[in-house]
Amino acid sequence: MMDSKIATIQDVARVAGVSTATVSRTISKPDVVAKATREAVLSAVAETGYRVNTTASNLRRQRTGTVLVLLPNIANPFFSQILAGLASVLTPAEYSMLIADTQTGPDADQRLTHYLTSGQADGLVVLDGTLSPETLSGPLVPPAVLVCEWMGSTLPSVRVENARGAALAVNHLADLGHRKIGHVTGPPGNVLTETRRDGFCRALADRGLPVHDDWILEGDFTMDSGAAAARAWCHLEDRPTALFLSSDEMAIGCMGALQSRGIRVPEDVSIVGFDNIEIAQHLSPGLTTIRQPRTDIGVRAAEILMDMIASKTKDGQSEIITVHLIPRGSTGPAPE
Amino acid sequence: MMDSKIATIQDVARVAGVSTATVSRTISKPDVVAKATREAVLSAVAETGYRVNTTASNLRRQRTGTVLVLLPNIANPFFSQILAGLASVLTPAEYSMLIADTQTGPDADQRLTHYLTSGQADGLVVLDGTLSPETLSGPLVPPAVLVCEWMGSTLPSVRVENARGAALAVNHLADLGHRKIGHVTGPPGNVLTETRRDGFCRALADRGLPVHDDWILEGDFTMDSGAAAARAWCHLEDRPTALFLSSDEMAIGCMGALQSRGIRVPEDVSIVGFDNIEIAQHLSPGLTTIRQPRTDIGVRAAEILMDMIASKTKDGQSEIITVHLIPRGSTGPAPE
DNA sequence: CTGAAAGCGCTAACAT
DNA sequence: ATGTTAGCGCTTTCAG
Repeated sequence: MMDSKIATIQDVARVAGVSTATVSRTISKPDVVAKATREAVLSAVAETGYRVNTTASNLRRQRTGTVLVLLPNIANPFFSQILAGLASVLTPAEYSMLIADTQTGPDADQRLTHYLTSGQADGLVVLDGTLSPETLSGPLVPPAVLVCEWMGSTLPSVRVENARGAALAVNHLADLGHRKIGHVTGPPGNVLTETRRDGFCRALADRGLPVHDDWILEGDFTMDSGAAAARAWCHLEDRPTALFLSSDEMAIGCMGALQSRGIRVPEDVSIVGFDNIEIAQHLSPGLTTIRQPRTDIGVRAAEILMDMIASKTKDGQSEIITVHLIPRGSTGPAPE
Repeated sequence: MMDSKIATIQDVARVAGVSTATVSRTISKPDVVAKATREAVLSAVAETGYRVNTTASNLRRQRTGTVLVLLPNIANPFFSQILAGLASVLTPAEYSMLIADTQTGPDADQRLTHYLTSGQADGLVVLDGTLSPETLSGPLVPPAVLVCEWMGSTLPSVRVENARGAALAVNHLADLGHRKIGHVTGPPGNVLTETRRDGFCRALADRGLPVHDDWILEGDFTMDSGAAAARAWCHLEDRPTALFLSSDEMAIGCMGALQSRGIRVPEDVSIVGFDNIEIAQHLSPGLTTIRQPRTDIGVRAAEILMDMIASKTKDGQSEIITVHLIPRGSTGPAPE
């Protein structure tokens, strides 16, 4: 009570008049100790204010109690909801999240390998689609779940129907009468970029619509690149009447830039994004987009990882998360 | 090489032909070992692929290597940049961030006390202005830095010029000729809410402008509450010609809702936000706002905390971060 | 059902 | 400058 030092298991054992082993058992498997002893121990715990020292427990149990989350950029709000989903599963399971930014700062690759091989984590959640899959092989790397598409990787993953999402966007626009549909991609080399673009092109073909290379503009998921795409669109001779952008952030940047130039959305051009970030519904007009349930994504990834850790395997299930079209005011009938 | 088990300090000692103590020294204070031994040890480290086991090191050194970050809601993108700033200092200092959501889930208060008293962290960064200061007193609570205003607390803090920011907004609007200026606040009880509202009222008084209770609307920092404020504004008999909202998110929600109703910004009403979140410049019109350098905030908080931990004190410096007005298209001359 | 004892891997006195 | 030694606080056989 008076002491400012935290109580140890020894203190509890002394107060309860039992051995430290019994205290430990009472806490981790209460049912194997006799009722009377258990009560004595629990009241000693309460009296001393004892809390297990996680560090010591982890050392003894040869685990770290940590899950490493690899993401490209902490400051990107896109990930925060996935993190919330992860946390909602990890925290109750007594794991803490160690968040590592894979892009910020120099020698990212080296830091990464350091993390992976340093035995700092019992498991891995990878949110960065640009990482090379080889990085994640090797005997010292803990069980990992990918939260992104990844060509040729057999690791368990939680993925989103990216191609189908793109097709939903195209079909929605085609249903509105658009025949000239453009696309703004993510950064080259990113798997999301590829799968969404492929889905886009295939859907166009399925609808018998032209795939026009000039109408496929390169972006990088940021608002700035969306604004740049808007400028590029203005300079096109033959302009598409609708644009599908590979992220809401780009769509917002694009829509803002268009509106600033007096181009009306959706009267002059229809806009579809991807993600359904919160702000999409608060813009004017509201942004038509493809909804990804980001919290669910985090939850499922964490659940799969917990299963893998519990069963001491590097293999786990994979899961595809369904996407939906959310129609709003930024899309309308094709002009003319 | 062949073994899938990670090497320990013993393995390195054996390979290098020295004691474990020497290996430990070579790694933590290289200058106290002889050059020859150091080289032998380092090559043994390379050969074995040794990495220090942080858990064991922490246990022995009676520290946790962890800084606990308390925030109201992980999913709120507002905090992600502060986190990035924190991480940029903490990671090189060999501390990892444990992020705890203080609002999500039940018994938040209890979980919090649990965290604080469980000795899980060497330091604390508090981003949640609604926490009760008493929670952070007590002998078992580690050194803490507050990143928010907090009445009557003497803990070290990194704060923003909230009152001055509000005054900047008011003066900007008054300079544009507005005499009827309204305000949308944050949630009641929040310190940001209070200080910004007070700054707002004082600035109005300083300019000889009326403080009209009907023109002070309650929000909660979310876009939804901004949209609600827009609806409330529409129902006012005597409408202010300008609104200062206590967060960009509210300003965005408000502006979107106004525009959807055909009300023009800034011709019919001028809008000023607070934060300068990234999207502010991509809206149409761009959002006039008060810039808070969020990454810097995180950096300074982490630096102060590292100092406190290093010098084993619970007292540290405090710092006020300067804010700036960023004028954009959402503000214009008063109508008439 | 409970206790004794042996470490997990590391660091920091203390010796030499 | 280096080695010896004693734990940090906990969990887990292994006996009883």
